[in-house]
Amino acid sequence: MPRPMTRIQIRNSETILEAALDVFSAHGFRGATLDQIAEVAGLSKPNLLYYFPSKEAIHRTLLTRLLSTWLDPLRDMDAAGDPVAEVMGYMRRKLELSRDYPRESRLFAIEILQGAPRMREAIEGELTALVAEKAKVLQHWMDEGRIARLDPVHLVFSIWALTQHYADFDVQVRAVLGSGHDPYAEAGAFLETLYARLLAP
Amino acid sequence: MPRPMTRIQIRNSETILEAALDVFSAHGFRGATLDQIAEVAGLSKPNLLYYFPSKEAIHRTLLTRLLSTWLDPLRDMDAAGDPVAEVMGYMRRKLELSRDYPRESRLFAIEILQGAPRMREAIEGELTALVAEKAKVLQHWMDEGRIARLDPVHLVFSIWALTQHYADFDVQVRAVLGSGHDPYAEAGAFLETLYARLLAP
DNA sequence: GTCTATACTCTGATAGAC
DNA sequence: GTCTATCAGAGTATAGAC
Repeated sequence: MPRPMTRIQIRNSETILEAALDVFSAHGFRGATLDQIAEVAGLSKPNLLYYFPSKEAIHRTLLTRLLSTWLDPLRDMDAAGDPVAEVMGYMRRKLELSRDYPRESRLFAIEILQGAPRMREAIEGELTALVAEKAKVLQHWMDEGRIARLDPVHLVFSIWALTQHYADFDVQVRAVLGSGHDPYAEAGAFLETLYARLLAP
Repeated sequence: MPRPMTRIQIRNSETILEAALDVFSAHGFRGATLDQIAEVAGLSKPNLLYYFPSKEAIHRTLLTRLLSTWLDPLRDMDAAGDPVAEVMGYMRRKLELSRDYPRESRLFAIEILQGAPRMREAIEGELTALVAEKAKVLQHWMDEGRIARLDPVHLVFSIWALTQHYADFDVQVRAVLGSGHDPYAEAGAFLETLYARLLAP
């Protein structure tokens, strides 16, 4: 990654990252080509490599930015808040992320599916630590009898799985639902019911 | 796909498909190379192309085989059986598929994630039709008051999401759980509880 | 800073000997 | 049926003009 100084440099870097997100999330790292990214960005291929030293550097920059956005809603789950409302709120924010940032969700999914070759440290470090911290909070709520007793880590997994499914498997979801449906609205209602029943002490 | 005749032809075709499953599920279609597949299969690259006309043909053969295996458990959900037991049984068999065939799960996931370029017809035809059929069965059970009233299609989505997560995001699941865990055993217990609470009328 | 032209590597597929 | 050798095309990255 370069050190963007001027306005133009910042703007071009952002344009490249935006285009790269489009292409990487649709075709994976190997499936994406610099030609495609350059075309979407409206820049020449060598110009891309003026702003970033390599294809890999562009990809790595996207993943790094992504992770913090991805973990923010979990970070916001407040030990001092109402337990059911906090878990519900987390689920809701995570579903909104899937709805509003489906490309980011798919980029992340492809990376993990392929064994996280460019994210292992972040997964094993930052993400694992945050889940461990929040699992303690959940366990505490369960011990107080304020939410149902469940495996707290798998409870977090369930929220990830159920919300990300709508972004990652979007093609399948829309095919099965047919036209005239709003997948995310329906998912929201379904998941509210699911977690209301699951979490009740 | 060729028409295997002799024993050797059949055996070699199977060896190639087995190796291809390994490589495609780990790196995606574009990320996989014939060199890698040939090495895993213990055959030469031209020999691969003697048995299959192209890289794409190998991939397509894998996807075609996969889909029917993948849909079998849902097909087995019996309208005449006990509703809760049938849904639970479907969830359980789907989780077993994730545990026993994680490579197939990832192959399928990568394909859908990238917009199902080689599976669209199957998704829009066979899969959509089967879900529609089974959604009617679920709706009927709900109308009879034998399971809780929920959106039947999203109920199916939830089973897919929650079970496939353990195969597709295996790296992340194991990193977060740490060593000394059996992800599928824990998932089984968690999902039994989840669906018991969710389905109770 | 941005472009044209190009070097170099990888990869899918084919030719042809055995 | 299987191998060695090789072609043709795509793709990342660089050189060098402007």
